[in-house]
Amino acid sequence: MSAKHNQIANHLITDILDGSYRVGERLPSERDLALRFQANRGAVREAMKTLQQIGLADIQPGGARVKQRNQASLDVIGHILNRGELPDREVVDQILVVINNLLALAVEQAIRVASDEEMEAICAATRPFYQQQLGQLEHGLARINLLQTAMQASKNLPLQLIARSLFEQFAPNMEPLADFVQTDHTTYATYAKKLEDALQARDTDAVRETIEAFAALNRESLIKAYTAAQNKTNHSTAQPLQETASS
Amino acid sequence: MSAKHNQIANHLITDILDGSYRVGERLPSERDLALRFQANRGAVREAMKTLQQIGLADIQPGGARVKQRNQASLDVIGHILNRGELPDREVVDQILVVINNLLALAVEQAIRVASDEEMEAICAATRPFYQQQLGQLEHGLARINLLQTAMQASKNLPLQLIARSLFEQFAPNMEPLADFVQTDHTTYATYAKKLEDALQARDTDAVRETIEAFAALNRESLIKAYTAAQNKTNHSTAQPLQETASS
DNA sequence: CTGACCAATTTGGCCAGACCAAATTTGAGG
DNA sequence: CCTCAAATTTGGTCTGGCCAAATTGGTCAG
Repeated sequence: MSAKHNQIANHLITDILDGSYRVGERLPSERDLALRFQANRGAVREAMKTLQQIGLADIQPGGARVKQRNQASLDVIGHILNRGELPDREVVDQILVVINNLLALAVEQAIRVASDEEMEAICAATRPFYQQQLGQLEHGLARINLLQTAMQASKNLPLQLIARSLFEQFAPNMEPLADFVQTDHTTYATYAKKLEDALQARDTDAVRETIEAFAALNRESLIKAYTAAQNKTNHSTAQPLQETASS
Repeated sequence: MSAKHNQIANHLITDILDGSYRVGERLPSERDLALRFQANRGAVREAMKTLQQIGLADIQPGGARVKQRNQASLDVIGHILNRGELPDREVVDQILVVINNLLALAVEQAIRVASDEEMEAICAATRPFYQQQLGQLEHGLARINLLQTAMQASKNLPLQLIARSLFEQFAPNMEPLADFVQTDHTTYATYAKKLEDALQARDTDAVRETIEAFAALNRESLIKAYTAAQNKTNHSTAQPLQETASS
């Protein structure tokens, strides 16, 4: 489906992430890779460029070397999440922490610099949570909308870019968990109302508090989703531990 | 100096950032660009790939189109800062806001998950500020060290990646301002001590407060540096207004 | 005149083979 | 064992070409 250089790049990325090439080690030469993937050197070359810009490889005349994961670009996150049937629980948790913090910062900045109309837009984005009866899907969309509105109102370009990059790598990889997420809409509604009040009062501390409450809520539902999903996959793929015998 | 495809990429990037190509517009074809830059299509191709991964262009069979700046990758920041004699004041300010927030989050997370040794490492990173008489350069290095130590102790991979990417694009572009920065070491020392106390008490709120104090301090010295630098450049390069007739 | 449809052209994706300069490896000489 | 130069490897670039997808422009029916 995808372009050939992307296939090659993805293959190499997963290889590196899986540890097939140790850090500091030299990657095979472009010519060797071209042979292995039955591709032209140009295609391999583009794949290597992808690796370089993701920050997984340092590529110089003489050879390309594998870099440490924690000195890569933010764009590795998507690939890290992409491995395995389910995304890495720990990394997902860490991402949620960061996103929530970024949201808090965005709102904080919005309170400082946004116009009344823009603040009203954020408030409007909180209302669906307690004014309407949202389905699971709409609830998710409403959360995304709140995030984006806040980011836009913050007028902080780096913040917008970070949030966007992070989210775009995060969201698609959460698909496998989507069916198992059970959000507590009632509690969510309560917090949403609190958030709107805090926003209208332009009370930074209250906002931060409320958003942290959201974070706790999200984290909780995430944990539940993980255990549910793991039970499911254990049933179907016969994973090591098989405690639950009920169908 | 740099590789040819990098030259081409940089040229195109600045063109796009300067608005030579409007958003949504089609970029010249690879063949045309190869002709214009007197380069091979392969080199242009790699440059285009850079644009794509920076998020400035959406490239498909049929043509490459310019994307909006705020839906680019975090990696544009460096290029945005790179234009002009001095980096854009507003963006720099925004970056400082974000970095400070990330630092606060890192420390907060460290308090939650880091071992005693790692917490001690952060504390140790605060001590040079009030135990030693630091020069301008050492002071900067100490700040970097504090940031990195906190990031490492947070054990939050996405956070580390963001901070790293942001900082690596930020730092080199602040060179033109370096000579004009006059940090208030005394006040810095006071806050550093406060920070260490808060760290040792594992008091999240106090930590956040102190780091915000740091932020205010940094912001202040930045504003001063800008006015100083702007005066300097006005003198030397004969900008539009030529009030000073001396020397 | 409008809109749908179809062919010609443009454009990106990929390929083959080649040369150069820098880095690495190798080997000879101290 | 160390040093340093030659040989090899490797990335960077080039020429020229073919293919498939997207765009474009013209045509024709309504």
